[in-house]
Amino acid sequence: MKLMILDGNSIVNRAYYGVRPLNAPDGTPTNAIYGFLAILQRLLEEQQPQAVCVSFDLKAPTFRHQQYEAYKAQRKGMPEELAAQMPVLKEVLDAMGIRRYELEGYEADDILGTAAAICEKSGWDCVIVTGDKDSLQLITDTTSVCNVKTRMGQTETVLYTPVRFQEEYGFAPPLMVDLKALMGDNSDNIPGVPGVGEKTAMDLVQRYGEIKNIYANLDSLEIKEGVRKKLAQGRESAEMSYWLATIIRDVPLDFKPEDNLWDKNYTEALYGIFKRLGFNKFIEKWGLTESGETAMNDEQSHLPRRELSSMEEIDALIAALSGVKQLAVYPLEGLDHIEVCDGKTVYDAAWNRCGEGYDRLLSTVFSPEIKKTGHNVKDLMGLLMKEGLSTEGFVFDTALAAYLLEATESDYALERISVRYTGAEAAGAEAVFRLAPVLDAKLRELGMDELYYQAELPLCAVLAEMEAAGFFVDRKALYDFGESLNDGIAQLQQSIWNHAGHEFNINSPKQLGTVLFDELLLPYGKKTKTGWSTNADVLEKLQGKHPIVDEVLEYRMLTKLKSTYADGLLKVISEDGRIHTNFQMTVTATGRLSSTEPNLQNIPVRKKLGAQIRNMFVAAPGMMLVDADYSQIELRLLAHISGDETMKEAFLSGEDFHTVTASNVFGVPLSEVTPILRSRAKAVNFGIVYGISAFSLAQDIGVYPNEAKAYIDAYLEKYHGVRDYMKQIVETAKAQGYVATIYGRRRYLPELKSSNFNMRSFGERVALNMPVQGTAADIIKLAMVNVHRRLKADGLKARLILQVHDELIVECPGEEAEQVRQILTQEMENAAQLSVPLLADAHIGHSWAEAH
DNA sequence: AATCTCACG
DNA sequence: ACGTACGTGAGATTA
Repeated sequence: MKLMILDGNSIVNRAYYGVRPLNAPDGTPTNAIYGFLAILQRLLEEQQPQAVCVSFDLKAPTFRHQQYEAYKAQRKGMPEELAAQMPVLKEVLDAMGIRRYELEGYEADDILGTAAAICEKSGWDCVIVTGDKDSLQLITDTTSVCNVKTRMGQTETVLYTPVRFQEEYGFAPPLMVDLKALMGDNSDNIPGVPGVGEKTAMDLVQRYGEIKNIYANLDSLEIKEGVRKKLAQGRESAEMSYWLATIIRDVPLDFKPEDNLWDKNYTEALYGIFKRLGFNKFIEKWGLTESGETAMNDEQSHLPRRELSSMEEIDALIAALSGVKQLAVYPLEGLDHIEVCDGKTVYDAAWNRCGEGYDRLLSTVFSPEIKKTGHNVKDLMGLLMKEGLSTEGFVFDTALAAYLLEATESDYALERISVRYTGAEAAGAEAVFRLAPVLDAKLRELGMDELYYQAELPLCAVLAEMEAAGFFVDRKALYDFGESLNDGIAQLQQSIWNHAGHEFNINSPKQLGTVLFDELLLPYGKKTKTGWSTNADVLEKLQGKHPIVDEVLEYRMLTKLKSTYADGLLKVISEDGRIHTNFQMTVTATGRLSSTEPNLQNIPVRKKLGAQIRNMFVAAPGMMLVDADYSQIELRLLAHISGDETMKEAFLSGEDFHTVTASNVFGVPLSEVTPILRSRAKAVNFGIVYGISAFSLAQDIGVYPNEAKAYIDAYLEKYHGVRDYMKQIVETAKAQGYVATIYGRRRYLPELKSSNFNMRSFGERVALNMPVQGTAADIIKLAMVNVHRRLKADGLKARLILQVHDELIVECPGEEAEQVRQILTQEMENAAQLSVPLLADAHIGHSWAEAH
C-alpha cells in the first residue's frame, strides 16, 4: 500500500509562481489553487497511491526556530494574492475528501517526517511530494521524495529513491543533514559553518560522511588548511545547525495511513466550489455533476492494469508477446521500470520486483521483430544502447508526431498531447498506444507522413548514436587555453577600472551603463527594458570616443571564451574524454535540431581567438575527422523556391554568388566588384532570407537607411522573381494560416492575424524565412539518414558525430577518410533534387579547425 | 525567474 | 505611427 503526502505550503508556492495569473468570475485569484490541483492530479496518475493527504504550516513560530525569529522576520511574507487563496484551497481539499494535517508549533517538514515514520512502522510505502529539497533526508527504502519543479509553466517531477539520491549526491540520504549543517541554508536560517559553501560541504560529506566523523578526525583529514581552520572555528555553529536541520520524526501527530484512503471520494460540495472558481476544466475532467455523482466518461475508461511481480507472470507475458502486432512502451526511472501496453492490458514491470525475469522481458519487448511505439524514442534508444539492447523495431514516436503537427508548442508532455488529441485522460503506455493511430492519421491528412517516416523517425537512431559517440576533446589544450586568457582578463579589468576611476562589476550591464553613460558621459544609443543597452552594436559605434570602449569589447570577448567555452566545456567532458551533446528534435519552430548540455552548435569560429577552440575538438588517436558543409544552401533554396531565373542563373554559372549579386545590384562588371561591394551584397542576401527592412540593413552595414533602401529596391528589381515570391508567400500564409517547406513541414502563423503592427510584421518575416530555413533543415536530415545508412552498408567504422545546421562531421579511421569524404559529399548533394546545383564541400583533418 | 549579452548557422 | 532581420542555448547579474 502506498500513501502520498503533499507538502502543502511548498506546492502551493510553486503553483503560485509557476502559473500565470487567473481569476474566478468574481475576481478572486485562483492560479495557485489551479496549479496545486494540476500538480496533484498529475502525481495521482504517476504514483497511483491508495491514500493521499496534505500537510500545512501554521503561521505560529516553531519552538526550535524561535531564536531565529529576527532573521525570519526578514523573510518576505506571503503575497496577498497567494494568502487569499489558502483558505479556498483548504476548502477544495476538504470537498475532495482529502485530509489535511496542520499542527501548531511544528513545521510542515516535521509533519512529513512523522507521517513517513508512521507509514514505515505500519508497513506502508510513502511518497513525499514537495518543491523543496529539505525532505530529502527522509528518504528510505520505503519512503521516496518526489521533487516538483515548475519551469516555464510546465510541471516536472523527479522521484528520489535511495538509489537516485546516491547517484546525484554521492552519499546516503541521511547525510543530507550533515551537508546542511556544514553549508547552511539561507531560506531556513541555518547558519552552517562560515566560509564553507556547497562545494566544500559536498566534498567533505562525500569523503568523510557524518559531521561527527569529520570533527573526530579533524586533524588528520586531507583537506586544505584554510578549510580545517574554518571547520574548527565554526564547530559550535555546525552542531547547532545540525540540530536545526534535522527533521523531527516523532511530533505528537494523530496519524494513521489508513485514515487517508482515497478513491475520488469527492463530496457534493466540490461541484459548487469549482463552478464558483470557474474551474470548468476540472469539472469536466473529473466528471463532476451537481448531485455529486461522478459521471463516467466512456472515453476515459482505463484498460486493466497488471503489475507483474513473479517470474511466472513475466514468462506468461513474454509468451503472449510473440503474437502481438504492436506495443506501446513507456519507460520509468531510466529503464528500471516499464509499462507495456498491447491495447488490451497495461503491464507494469519493474526490476526490483521481477529480478532477472525483467531482463528477459526487456530483451523480448525490445527485440527488432516487435513493432513498438514510444514517446521520445531517441532518448529511449539512448537508454537501450547503454543496456546493450536493440534499438530496432520502432514504428512510431508520439512526441515527434505531435511536434510535426504543431512545431511551435512549448513542450510535448504525454499528458498534454493525450488530452489534446484523444480527449482522454489516459497516461503512460496506454496513452501512447491510443495516441499513435490518431497522430498517424493527422500526419497523413496534412501530407507530412513521408517527412515523418523517411526523415524524422529514422533520424532518432542516427541521433541516438551520435549522442552516444560524442566528440573527442583535447582536455589539456582546452585547459591551457582557458588559463592563457587569465592575464588578459585581469589586465583589461584593471585598465577599465582605472578609466572609470573606481572598481565595478564589468559583467553587470547596469553598472557598466552607469560608468559609460552617466560618469564618462558617452552618448547612449538603444535602450532596453531596464536601461541603456551596452551591447556590442552600441559599443562599436562608440569606438574611438574613449579608450575604455575597446577594452570593454575585448574584455567581453575574453570572458565569454573563458566562462562559456573553456570552463564550460571542461566541465562536461565525460570519462571517455569526449563531449556528448543532446540533440533536441522537438524544439525549433522551423525544423532545425538544437543542441544542449552542452550546445555544440555555437562553438566559436568567426573570430581568430575564438576559433582556436576548434583546435581542441579532435579525432581520437588513430582516427580522422571529415567535415562537410553545404555551400549557400539557403540562398540556393530561395532561388529554387522562388523560381527566380536570374538568381538560378547566378548559381548555375558557378561564380561566387555574393559577387554576382553585387555586380547585378550595383551595376558593375564582375571584375570590378570590390570587397566592400561584395560584403554589402552579402548582407542584402542574408537580409532577404530574414525578411529584410531598410532600417535594419542600414544598421548592419553602416549606411543611411535610404541608401539601404536603394540597395533593396535594386535587388528586388534585378531578382524580381524573389519580389513576386515574397508577395505571394505572405498572401498564401494569410489565406491558409500557415507556411510550409517543400517537404510539407508546417509552421502556423497566428501572428498574421494580430492587430499589433509589430506582431503582424514579425509574422510576415517568418512567412518568408521558414520555408527556406525549414527546407534546408529537412534536406540535411534526409542527408543524415542516408549518410548513416551508407556508412553502415559499406561496412565502415566511420560514424557521424555532429551536425551544425548545414554541416556534418564524421569521425573515422584514417584509412577510411577519403572514402568517407566522397560518401558525405555524394549523399549530401543528392539528398534533394533542386533546380540549382546543391553543393557540399568536404575536408579531412585531425581537428575540427583543420577539417572545416 | 527574468534580463542582458553573445556564441553559432 | 509603429520599431526595426530568421533560428537557437548558456552564463552572469539582478530582482
